[in-house]
Amino acid sequence: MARLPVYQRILLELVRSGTATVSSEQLADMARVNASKVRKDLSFLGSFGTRGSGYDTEFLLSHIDKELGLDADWPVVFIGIGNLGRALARSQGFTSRGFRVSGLYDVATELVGTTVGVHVVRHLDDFEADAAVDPPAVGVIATPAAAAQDVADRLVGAGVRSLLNFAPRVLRVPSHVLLRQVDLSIELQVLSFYLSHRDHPASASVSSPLPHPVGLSPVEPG
Amino acid sequence: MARLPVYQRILLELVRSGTATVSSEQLADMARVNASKVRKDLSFLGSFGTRGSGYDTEFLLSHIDKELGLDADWPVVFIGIGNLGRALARSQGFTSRGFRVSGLYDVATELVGTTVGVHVVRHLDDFEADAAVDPPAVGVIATPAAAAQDVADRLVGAGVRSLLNFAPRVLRVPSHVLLRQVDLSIELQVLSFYLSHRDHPASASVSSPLPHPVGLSPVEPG
DNA sequence: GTTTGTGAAGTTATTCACAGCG
DNA sequence: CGCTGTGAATAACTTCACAAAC
Repeated sequence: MARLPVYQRILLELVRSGTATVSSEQLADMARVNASKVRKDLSFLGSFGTRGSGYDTEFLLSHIDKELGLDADWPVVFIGIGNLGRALARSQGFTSRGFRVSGLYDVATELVGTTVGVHVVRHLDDFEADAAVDPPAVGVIATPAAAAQDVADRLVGAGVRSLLNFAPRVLRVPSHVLLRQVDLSIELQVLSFYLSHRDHPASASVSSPLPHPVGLSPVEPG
Repeated sequence: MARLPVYQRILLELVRSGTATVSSEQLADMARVNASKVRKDLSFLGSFGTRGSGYDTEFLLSHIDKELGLDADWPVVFIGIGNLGRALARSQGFTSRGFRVSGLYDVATELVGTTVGVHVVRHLDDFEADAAVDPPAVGVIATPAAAAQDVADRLVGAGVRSLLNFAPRVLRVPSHVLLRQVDLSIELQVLSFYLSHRDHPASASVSSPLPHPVGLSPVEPG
């Protein structure tokens, strides 16, 4: 269920702001979807609502967290501590709720030894030894494209079974390894599609009612 | 059509590697989808394939580019030149194929005047004057969450009609403004979902065949 | 009265399967 | 022959609408 993370974020904000209950309609507004959809989605997890008053935010959040596996504690290593890697490793979304930074690695000698948040950047050559002591579950690759496949091979070799690849290159991994390729510029291309069908000189007369391109609605992380 | 950017990326790589034609099955493999889906998707754009041999990569790419609006030249401003903003502004995906960096802005005096790629970071206070000269079409917000709404208001006030928000806060904008909220940690949560249904101690016996979580398959930008 | 949970209806997307073109 | 393009069949998803629960 691809909308679960969205509900999770919204509920997290509601819990933090002290809201005790929320109706499907309120949740739907915040997630920018239909209220029935929210109810169908949530009924998939079980009957957690109270008719007449809505859902208990804290109770519902804990169940979504469990469903998403955010009640676990997966060690995550970050490879490639450039601008993007640093941004990811420091972001609350990547360092809380189910995940724990277990190591930051790079090959640039001027980066090795520096600190990012509370963590010290180590040389990639130390990775295998570190992994033997504290085996990482997830590897986040934010290296240049040319290095990504080698890094992926080393991660897989060290037993990492899940990869998140931000480098703009398609990776080959064994079938038992979970891989998600992430391309930040896809968002811009989607925007471009709507832009061109709305503002483009060549299509100024397009009258088809395009749906409003509303993406995920993240809420404030801690 | 949400898969168009994926095909675009794959075709871009194929064209660069000198591949002249590609069959729907090859494309499907690379995009990790079904071959009929590729054909249906592409037939939506018109009849660009040649029966018996496949699609001309260059010809097809140019048509997808046109459909996505990547043949236009939208000026993009980046607000918030921290780690993420810098990573985005430097990435090929954000600075080519339909987009042009028209300005980088921040409020940190130690950042103002520094260069990112070929561009100089300017103070946010200069934005309105700059925008009057070269009106930006798209604004990319990569500020801290607390600043995001103010920045969005200023961008909209200056006539920007499309926003891409990477700050973890839901923005309110007038209905004529296109807004996409992007949350980088959603990818990790999706991974977490699969992780927990595969590796989690509590569900080690789950036998339902989860689909392999393969995301977008970006290819090397120039 | 309010709001959930859910069958039924409606809609959209995916896959099949094959005629028709190169 | 190989491969596209596409109607028909299938499946997935979304919305409606309302009975049951609080």
